[in-house]
Amino acid sequence: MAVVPARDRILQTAFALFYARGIRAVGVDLIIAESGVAKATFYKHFPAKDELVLAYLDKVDTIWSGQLRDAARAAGDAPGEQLVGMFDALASACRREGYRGCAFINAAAESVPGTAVHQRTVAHKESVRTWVADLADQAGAADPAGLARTLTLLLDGGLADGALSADPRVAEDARATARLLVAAATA
Amino acid sequence: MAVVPARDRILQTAFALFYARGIRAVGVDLIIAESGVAKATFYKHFPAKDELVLAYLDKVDTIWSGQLRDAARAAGDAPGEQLVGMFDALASACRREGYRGCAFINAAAESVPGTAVHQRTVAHKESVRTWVADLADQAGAADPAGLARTLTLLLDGGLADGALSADPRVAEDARATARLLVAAATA
DNA sequence: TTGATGGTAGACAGATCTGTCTGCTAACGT
DNA sequence: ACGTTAGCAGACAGATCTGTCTACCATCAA
Repeated sequence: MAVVPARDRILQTAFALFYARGIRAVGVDLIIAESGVAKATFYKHFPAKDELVLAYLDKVDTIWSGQLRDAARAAGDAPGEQLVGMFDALASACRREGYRGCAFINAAAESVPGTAVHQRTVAHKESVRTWVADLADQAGAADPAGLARTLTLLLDGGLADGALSADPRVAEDARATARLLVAAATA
Repeated sequence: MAVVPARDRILQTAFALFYARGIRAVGVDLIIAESGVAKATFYKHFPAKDELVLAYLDKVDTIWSGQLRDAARAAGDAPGEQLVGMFDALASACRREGYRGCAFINAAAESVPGTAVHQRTVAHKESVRTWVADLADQAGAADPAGLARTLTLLLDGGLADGALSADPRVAEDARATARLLVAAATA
């Protein structure tokens, strides 16, 4: 057995390639070659490409949700501050070399509504929004769900625009607007 | 010659299929079959698929920019009102049957940075932002470029989230936030 | 020792995709 | 009358993509 199990190597390779080039643009043959795995091994772990895509999205969800929570926590204990602080994760993401937008929005762009991949995207966005709504509630917002909708709207806009513009002020704008909204909603 | 020229039929068919299913997911054979055109005719007008994709993006740009301007104008003569009014185009778009997000963001998700398709997306977003900045300037904003960045951020967030959530309040939230921002920036 | 487990290597089938090429037809302008 | 232009129909080549299958190898536990 290799130092790192075949399944992990496949998923790691797929993670990098899917994000960098898009899901449909990357064939399983390439993933197999890059991860140095046999074809039979690949299909043993992922009976169909779609299952690998789903595993990829799960991995992204774990990572991104973690970064969001870390950034929020780093802003202090006050829920209102955390709502603003999570936008630091956006700024970090956009600064990253090879940043190419939100993996979920990208995946949704490549899939038809109703498919498992598309549904996974919707579920991810909803889970983030639920977490934000919880924070908004703790912050004493008059309409936590509404504030959460608006803040995630801002977050997704930053995620999308960050890929289309090299301007780092985009993330700053999103953060500043978030601060304004949080202040207005918890006044 | 048919009632509607072959080139128009091809472009019209591509427009519907590319938007509904994604660019890579639609093969030229399908477009040829659906538009009832001969293969040679297709390649005469569009020597490569990428050129059709570019023509598709140009068509989307014309339509969407027009809707944005129409919505802005419908809000009255005051530039500040127009900045808020353009978000009505977002609400209309999200309500439309078969809405699947921003064609440009989707196209960018399927293309690698640096390619012609990706550059066209960046150019579109920039042209919209420039138009918004002009309006912001007329509205007497202290920082027109900054306000334009934030408003387009909001617009793109609404475009992206509208495809991932059936909630019509998303567009309303974007509009309300825009009103808040415009008021704050032109105070 | 033997059998289960997890892996490698790579041929193969069948579908699909882009792009080329040949031939035929009909309308239009000069 | 005739050449040009626009179009239709469809075979074909060559690449690529997903997924299956056979054969072989190494490790480890019972």
